[in-house]
Amino acid sequence: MTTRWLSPDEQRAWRAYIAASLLLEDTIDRQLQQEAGMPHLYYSILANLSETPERRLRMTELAEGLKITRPRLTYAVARLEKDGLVRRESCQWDKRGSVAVLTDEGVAVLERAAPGHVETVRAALFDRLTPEQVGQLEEIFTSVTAGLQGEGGPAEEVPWRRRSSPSCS
Amino acid sequence: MTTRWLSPDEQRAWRAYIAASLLLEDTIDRQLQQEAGMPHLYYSILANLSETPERRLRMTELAEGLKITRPRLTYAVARLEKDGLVRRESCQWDKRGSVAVLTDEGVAVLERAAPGHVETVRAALFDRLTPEQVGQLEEIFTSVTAGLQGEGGPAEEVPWRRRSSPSCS
DNA sequence: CGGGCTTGGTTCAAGTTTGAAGCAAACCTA
DNA sequence: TAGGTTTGCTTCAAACTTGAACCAAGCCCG
Repeated sequence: MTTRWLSPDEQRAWRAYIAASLLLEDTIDRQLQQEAGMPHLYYSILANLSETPERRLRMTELAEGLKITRPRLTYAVARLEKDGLVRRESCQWDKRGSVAVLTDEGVAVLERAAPGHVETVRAALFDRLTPEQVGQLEEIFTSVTAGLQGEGGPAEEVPWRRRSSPSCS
Repeated sequence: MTTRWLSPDEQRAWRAYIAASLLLEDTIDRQLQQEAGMPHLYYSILANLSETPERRLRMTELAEGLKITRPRLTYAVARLEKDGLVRRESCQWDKRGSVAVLTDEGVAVLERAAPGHVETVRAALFDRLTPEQVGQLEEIFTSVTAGLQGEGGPAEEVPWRRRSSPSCS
């Protein structure tokens, strides 16, 4: 079958997206590197942890939530642990497992970094969009995410989350 | 001044965007790595070169077009040169300058890789979007790009391009 | 129980990216 | 036209990412 090339409209959209996403990640990484000494991904790890009730998450669950590979997460958490922002505990119920826990210092760093980060995201993105465009953005990328991993299989259960006992330490 | 946090709508849009862009780049990188032995950026370098009349571009111009830093480009071109897909020539009119030239083999590799790449982009993105969404995508990200670099200053002139003489070799 | 398979996570080597220097050619400007 | 600044690009070390092993703990099934 002959290739279905991109239409001119699609070309333009694709190029606009590629260019902007590179610039955007660059901008955000640089800002966070400056003000928090870590790249965007590492900030996101802290942020994700901070949103759970116990500020802890299984490594795999964290990796899935962030859409990154496990080796990448292992490396990142090792660094954050060295900096004292995250602690690693092994999971009681599954001795293979390990759990990343946000430390108090991690919370502090996150809270210090958050305003600047949000400001950057606003300045680079949301301040330039109409409310309709915000909706469009969400729709488009939600659909893309669904396509790219929805096919891979739905979310599965995560052992420790179903306990409400104090910890997996 | 107190931080203007993201609204729930903005939160959702932002997260959708982050997740999807990670998955998308991952998908595309993996596909190109498999079928062409190079990541997306390297493919884009070849593609950019192939679109110029002489299949050549000054390093700086290439870096600006791709929205990447110069060291990054230097490294990437070095690799492509080692693989024989790109050749480096020094610019006659500006002895500091160097010019990346797409080789015939580079063209061949690019043409072999293009169909699979386009198919991946389609499957991951455009096949999931309505025509209106394609337009929205372009508008949103064109505006973001403008915001992130338009402020930095407009495009400047590039010496060799203004010549129509056969080469800068 | 006792093998095999799967799962959760880490480790390792190779490749890539980053930011700060470094270097040489061009461009002032007096 | 000499001296200082800018520009174009590369180099370097440190940080990060990738994919392929690897290892141990759970799981399955007889």
